[in-house]
Amino acid sequence: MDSDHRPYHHGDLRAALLAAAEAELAEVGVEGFSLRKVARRAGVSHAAPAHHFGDVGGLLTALAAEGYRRFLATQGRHEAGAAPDAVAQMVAAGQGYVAFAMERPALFRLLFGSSRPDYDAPDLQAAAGAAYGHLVDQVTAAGGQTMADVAAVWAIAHGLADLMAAGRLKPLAALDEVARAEVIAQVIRRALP
Amino acid sequence: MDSDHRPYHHGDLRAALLAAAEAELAEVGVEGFSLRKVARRAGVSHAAPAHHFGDVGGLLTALAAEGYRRFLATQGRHEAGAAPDAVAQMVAAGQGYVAFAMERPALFRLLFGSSRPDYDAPDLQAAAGAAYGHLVDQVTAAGGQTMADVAAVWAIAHGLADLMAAGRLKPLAALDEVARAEVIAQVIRRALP
DNA sequence: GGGCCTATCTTGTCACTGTCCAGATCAAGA
DNA sequence: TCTTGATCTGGACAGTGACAAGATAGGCCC
Repeated sequence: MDSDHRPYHHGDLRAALLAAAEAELAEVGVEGFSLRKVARRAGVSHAAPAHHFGDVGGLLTALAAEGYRRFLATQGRHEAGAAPDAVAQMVAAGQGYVAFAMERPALFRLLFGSSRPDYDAPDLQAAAGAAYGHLVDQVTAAGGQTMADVAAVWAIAHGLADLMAAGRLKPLAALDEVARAEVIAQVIRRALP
Repeated sequence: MDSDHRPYHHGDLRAALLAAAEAELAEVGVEGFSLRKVARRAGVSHAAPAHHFGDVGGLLTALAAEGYRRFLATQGRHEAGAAPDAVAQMVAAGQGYVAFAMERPALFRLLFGSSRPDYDAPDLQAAAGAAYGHLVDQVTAAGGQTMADVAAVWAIAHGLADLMAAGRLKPLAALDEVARAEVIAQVIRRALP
């Protein structure tokens, strides 16, 4: 048996494909995403992904579900480092929202700006729903009552995040991390009257 | 000469292709966009667009530049129907921002959520720059002074627009037009402290 | 008017992509 | 051991974007 023998069966190809897909997505974005390139990156034949994900949409759907879980985890990390009062927690979540978009712009666009994932898939629906539910909880805890309150907070956080991911808002991106966090906090606090 | 004679030369193929591209974009979105389908829709061979636009990116770049001009025109229409004071003008522009995204979600995504147009192209750069300049002018006229003020107004308008174009914010979409306009106005006014 | 010149458009081709299919390989239980 | 089912490969097909070569026609100079 030669040493560079690659076994016919991979072992955990599903996870390997997801990792390869995420790396590929970060490099070329949703619009340049290619199933065959992901397969090549994972060292596997072009038809291998089909058995685990069905088609491209299935792979992107699984990637998006994982992305929403990480999105929520990023918010959680920011909340853990903030003061315990409800407003500070909401502001921290918003900062996490924006930070996620800046760290992983391509993944952010898959989550919020692409129609390729299938949002009827239960896994993705649950993950996205959890993210939305967390937002509503925090706004209400911080004193928000009306639909306009939820919309305002979400719109500010999402608007900042999307503009940053798109590379607009250059002046804000040019600030160092703490100054930027302060501006973001200041802006988010305006969302509630 | 038979009556269904289609001349070899089109006359104004460039405009016809742009119109076909816009219709195609509205139907299938940026991610399903195909140059050959656009050519078929315009009744022309698959390689005809190349001479006018170079490649797909060129066509989408021209479409985006035209889109930014319309984006600004939509804002202008809303401003014309509003009170003349600076805050009302700014609010009206924000309402136009959101209205544009709701009326033409696919075009909106081409403008703000796609990397396929070439933003180094002078035409597109000028059109997008005009839109950004108009925003800054209005915020400063309405009393905004800091970068945070510009960011806040832009983020709120853009966040609302992007979430509406994505079909999120269902409760806001469910309102009738005047109620929705009032909520949007109320939210935008929060952007300035 | 006649003849070229250039822009415009078509046809044919190539590499690449997503999807489907038949077959090869392997793990595990009867 | 044999068989069953899951996993993976290789080949095929239609569709796509880009390129090249040729057909067509409008315009300009003589």
